Amino acid sequence: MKIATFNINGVKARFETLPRWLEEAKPDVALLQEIKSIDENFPREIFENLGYQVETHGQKSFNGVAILSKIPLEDVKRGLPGDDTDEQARYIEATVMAETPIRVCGLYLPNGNPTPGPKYDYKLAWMERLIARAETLLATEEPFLMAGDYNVIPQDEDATRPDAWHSDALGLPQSRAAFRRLLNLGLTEAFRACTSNAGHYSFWDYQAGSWDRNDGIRIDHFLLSPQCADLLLDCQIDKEERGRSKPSDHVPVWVDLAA
DNA sequence: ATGCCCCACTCTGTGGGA
Repeated sequence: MKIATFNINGVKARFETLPRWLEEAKPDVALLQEIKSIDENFPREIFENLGYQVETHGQKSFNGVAILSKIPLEDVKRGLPGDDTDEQARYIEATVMAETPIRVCGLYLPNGNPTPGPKYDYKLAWMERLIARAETLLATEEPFLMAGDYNVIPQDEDATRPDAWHSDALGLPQSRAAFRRLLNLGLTEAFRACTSNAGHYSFWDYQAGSWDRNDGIRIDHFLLSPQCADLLLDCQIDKEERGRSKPSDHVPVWVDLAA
């Protein structure tokens, strides 16, 4: 089973790019971030016609996450627990009813800039809530994964210019420490379980010719529970998507699971 | 160099992204 994550930077702007990628990459499940659409305006028919069940958690203009699945989804939950006042649509969960059912959590972790400030405080608090959610799911001992745009550069080898990010919300020691605490619960970072060398990125800024200069960062991640990591066959980044027409600034990342 | 480019929703400029 192939499960992908893709920050699409606006579903309306990706009217051609997204269906074309789905037809080529053929993921069984796609976790989408930054749909930038309310649920009512999400073009669900396009994806239903490609054989996907569509579950969205959107809001006006910003953020918004969705799950597309060719395998039936059950028990869809919208929003990250832990703060009833949080109105930003950044989290969605569902169980993929494969032969081995997998709980999938799609997330769009806050950027956190500028730092320090309230936006960075919100990021760190959001990460605490994600850690708490992971602890709850780990207690079930069922296979699950948390995937999406983490807005965290885990280590220096995950950036072309690591020094440029050391005082940025994506690369600050505190951001990296919170990401490590999530891993240290017992989660496996799928890409690093499959690939050890530097120079692999999932985001290139639209500005300053970042793609042409290969000035990238790796911020889109798959974290697998122990029972899910046992099923891991492969994890890859679809880098070439960044060079095609009307690209998002992120590219898809996917895992292949024996499920 | 708080800008470069792209997106959404328009008070066709502004706020947000990373």
